[in-house]
Amino acid sequence: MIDQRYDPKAHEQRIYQGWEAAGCFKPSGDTSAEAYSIVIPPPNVTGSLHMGHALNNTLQDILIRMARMQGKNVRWQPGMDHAGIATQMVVERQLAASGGNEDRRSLGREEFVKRVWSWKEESGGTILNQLKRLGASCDWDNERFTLDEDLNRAVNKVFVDLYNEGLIYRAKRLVNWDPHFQTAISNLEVENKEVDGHMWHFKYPLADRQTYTYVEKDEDGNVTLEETRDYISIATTRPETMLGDGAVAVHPDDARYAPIVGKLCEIPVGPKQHRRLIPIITDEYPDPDFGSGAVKITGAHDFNDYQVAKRGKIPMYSLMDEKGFMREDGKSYEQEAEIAQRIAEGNEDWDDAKIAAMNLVPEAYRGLDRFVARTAVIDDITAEGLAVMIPDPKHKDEDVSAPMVPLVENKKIMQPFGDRSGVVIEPMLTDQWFVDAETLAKPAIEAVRSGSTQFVPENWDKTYYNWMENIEPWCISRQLWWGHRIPVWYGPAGEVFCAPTEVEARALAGTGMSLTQDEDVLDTWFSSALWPFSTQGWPNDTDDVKTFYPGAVLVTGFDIIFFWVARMMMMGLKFMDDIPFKDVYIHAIVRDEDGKKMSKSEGNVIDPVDLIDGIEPDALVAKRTTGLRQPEKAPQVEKQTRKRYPKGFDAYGADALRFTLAAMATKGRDINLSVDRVAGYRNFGTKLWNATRFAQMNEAAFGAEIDPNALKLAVNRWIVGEFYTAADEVSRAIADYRFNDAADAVYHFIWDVFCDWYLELSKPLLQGEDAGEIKETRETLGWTLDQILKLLHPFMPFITEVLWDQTADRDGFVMLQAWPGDAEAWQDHDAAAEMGWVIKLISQIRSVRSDVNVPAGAKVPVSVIGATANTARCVDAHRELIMRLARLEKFTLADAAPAGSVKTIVDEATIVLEIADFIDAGEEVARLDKQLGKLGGEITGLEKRLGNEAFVAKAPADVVSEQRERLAELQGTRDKLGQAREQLAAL
RNA sequence: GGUCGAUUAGCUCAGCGGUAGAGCACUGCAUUGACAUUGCAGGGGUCAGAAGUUCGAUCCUUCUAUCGACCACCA
Repeated sequence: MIDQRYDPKAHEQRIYQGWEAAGCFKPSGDTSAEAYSIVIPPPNVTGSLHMGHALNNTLQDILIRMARMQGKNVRWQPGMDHAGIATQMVVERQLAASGGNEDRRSLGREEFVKRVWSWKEESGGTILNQLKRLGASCDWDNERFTLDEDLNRAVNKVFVDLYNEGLIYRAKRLVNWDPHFQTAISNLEVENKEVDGHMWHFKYPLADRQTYTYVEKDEDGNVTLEETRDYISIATTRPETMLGDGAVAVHPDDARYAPIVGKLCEIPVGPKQHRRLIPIITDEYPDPDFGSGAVKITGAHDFNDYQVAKRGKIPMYSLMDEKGFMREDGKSYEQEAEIAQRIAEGNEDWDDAKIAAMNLVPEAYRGLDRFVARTAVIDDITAEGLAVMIPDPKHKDEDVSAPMVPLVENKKIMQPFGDRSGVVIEPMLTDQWFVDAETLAKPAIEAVRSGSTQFVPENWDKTYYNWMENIEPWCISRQLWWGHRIPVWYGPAGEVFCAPTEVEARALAGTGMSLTQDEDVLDTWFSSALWPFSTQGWPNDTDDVKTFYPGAVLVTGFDIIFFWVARMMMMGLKFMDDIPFKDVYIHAIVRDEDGKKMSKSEGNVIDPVDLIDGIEPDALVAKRTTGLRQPEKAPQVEKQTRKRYPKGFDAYGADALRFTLAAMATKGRDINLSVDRVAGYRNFGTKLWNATRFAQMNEAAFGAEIDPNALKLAVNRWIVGEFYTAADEVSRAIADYRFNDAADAVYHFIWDVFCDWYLELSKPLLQGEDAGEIKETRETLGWTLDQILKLLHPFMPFITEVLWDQTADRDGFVMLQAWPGDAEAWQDHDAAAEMGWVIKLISQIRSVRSDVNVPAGAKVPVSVIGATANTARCVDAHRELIMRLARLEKFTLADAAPAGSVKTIVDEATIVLEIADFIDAGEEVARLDKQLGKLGGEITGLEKRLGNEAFVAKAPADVVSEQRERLAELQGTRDKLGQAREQLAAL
């Protein structure tokens, strides 16, 4: 006999180890079977399991476990991502925290990378153990790490091949630069956030104090402002970049500035005698209606300006070093400014290299942080009187005595931040490696258009197209140390040799040339993009590659469609000449119960492991109040946490968590995780556990084979049919990635059908006298529970395995049993109709009893009037059962009702409850009236519809006949109830 | 600005051209019978608003309102 209660803690880890030891997670190797593979989205080696992982991996495990039970040759490919920036950050922080004065640079590259590796060996991969706690049935024997040697070979081959095809190239471009990590990052790693910013307005004086008439007109062409000016007004949110201006641009149609286009103006910063003059040019980019309509062009520090500068051949001057400080190198400002001025005047030729080397930062600002420099520039310009002034807005409009103050607009501006570092990104002109993504994207777009790869839900394809069709070159080089080193070597004169290994690079270079390898590493996502085939042994032509590529499905969140999905599509099609997966299932993001994103810094995280193992309230509070972004909010977080989870979390177990996530995995974008639901599904596990105990107590024949056609009892034939209906629904739902429907179907079958009805209906049989009936029912009961354990297994692998193990002497794990949902559906419609009637009857009698408050212990006589032959047979066949479940004193057929009884209608028959003692005639009439009212409404609606000629003529015939039948049935019920009411009212 | 999505029971959410569903919460009854981590019964919804298509709209179309996500972005 199994224990009185199921304790997940006592079983889960033991069961998992049992599976692993028995090699259950390995592919079957059955080459005649269909292959089914999924690659795990490799979690960061630094990571720990959060609710998003729990959802993601639960869904994959459900798919994998079902496929495995279906006899497919299954591989769930596990592994981890080296996560370049994230991991380097962790180890750098450790160095900083260790108190010594060691840092990355003082250690040197080799030693630092060694430290990262040893950290990885020690504490990396926590998350994989957490995945095991969740029950993930990954093929651990084939675990991979994106920095593994063989994966590195794949990376190098891909790089070299793309380089040789011209699809990877090195170029000086404006890139997003992270001054904290001192590396370039791709535009996907930049987060644009709205922040409070300021816009300053400055006057750029015209060269030689020239003047012009500045005229503003309104929409009707009336002059609203006309004045003589010797300057052009410029607005900027980043005054420190003025030092690198190469021009001022106005729109070609902007009449205000037409008189001065082509003239020079002066940047009002720096030592007066050496200020630079820059040309006023025209370009389509400036919007005449925004600000002054004139834009300063700083090609080296702004992406829009970069485009204008390229179009207009405007020099681009880099102002900052890699840390985001104003440059200190190079010649004096005076010397550079002079050259720059000759260039601006067209008196000197220039080339990119010379321009890039020039330092146009005046000595006073050199070495300043860019934000400090900003303040200095503003102060200096304002002090000189070159800020645009307005009357102090604090004074009233007409107040002529109002002092003049500099115009500073406070406004929301979008600012780019590094998604890892959180610092403001600086566009910088640097040499980087790029992938020609546009070329690679074309087949990847086509693969989705043609349906070779399908997004589920399909509307995600729009997001995919949207990005892919406007894709920009992918910057893949990173100035980091942790990652795949770029397989490029340089000769002394800058000769480039791209080869998979240094040996091969030397062979290309010829003897005697000294080579140095490119210092940079590749974007982490470059190696992730190869994951579906690099993990299977590519570039070797292995059996695994042939068997497990392409995968069946990729399961992931929408947040990495661009980062990862799109890039796997591009690389897979390029190098494998085939899509990497047939379906892309995009699941929702898990949020807290209020729909807020779970975030450690907000203190609303629910750790999946805490739901599995349970956590005390104090520990939960402690966890949530550490690492808050605003530590002063700790009391508030504590209050909320204690209010919402006064008892912390029970140890619900992995099964309950998994089932919850599956049941909530609908097609929407968000899942608001509710702990109450986890508790509810834990109860579901308990319910199954107790049902199994009941079966054991009644000597259910677990492991029995049954032939449904040989079953004699309607109850047993009925439950077998119900099982197949449920199994079919579960199979179809999972195949369609409708995890919630699948979970609902199995839940409903087990609880509402099997436990609530079958177990109750089978009790009299199991505890009866007839040996044949007992045997058949014990077999059916055991068989059905066996099937239930299999059907539920992908959702709740642990409890089903425990029950499988403890109920019979089995010759294998439930996880390797044949999936029951593929069996040919067996149905007995007569038995279904018969039991359907019995269930309806019992429910109805119970309902009446409850409505009129018949004491639970009271047994009442009930008779059936107007039964058809079929119903009469049911009455006879199930009399004992019905009397027991509905608590009846007697249950007979009759011709007429005794006076003072209560009636209810089941199909064509009137059911008469002789409970006059318990009822008040007036109340009963009211009760019937209420029912009659409801019926009347429905009948009127149906009559109206059926009376509508257009409906009868145009609606499908089956709909019409269905509604006719329904109307007839309702009318019959109404008539019978009406009679009952009249009889009662007459008393 | 572009794209996608949401608005259904007190709460969290399914559903979807033809009788509105689940879980939790709520109400009444049941306590040593597999299970109170339970059972039985029940209350509760003009399916955001408006117009249209249709024999018929919660569902399709358009518009409006509110909320959200992603992408881009005006110096």
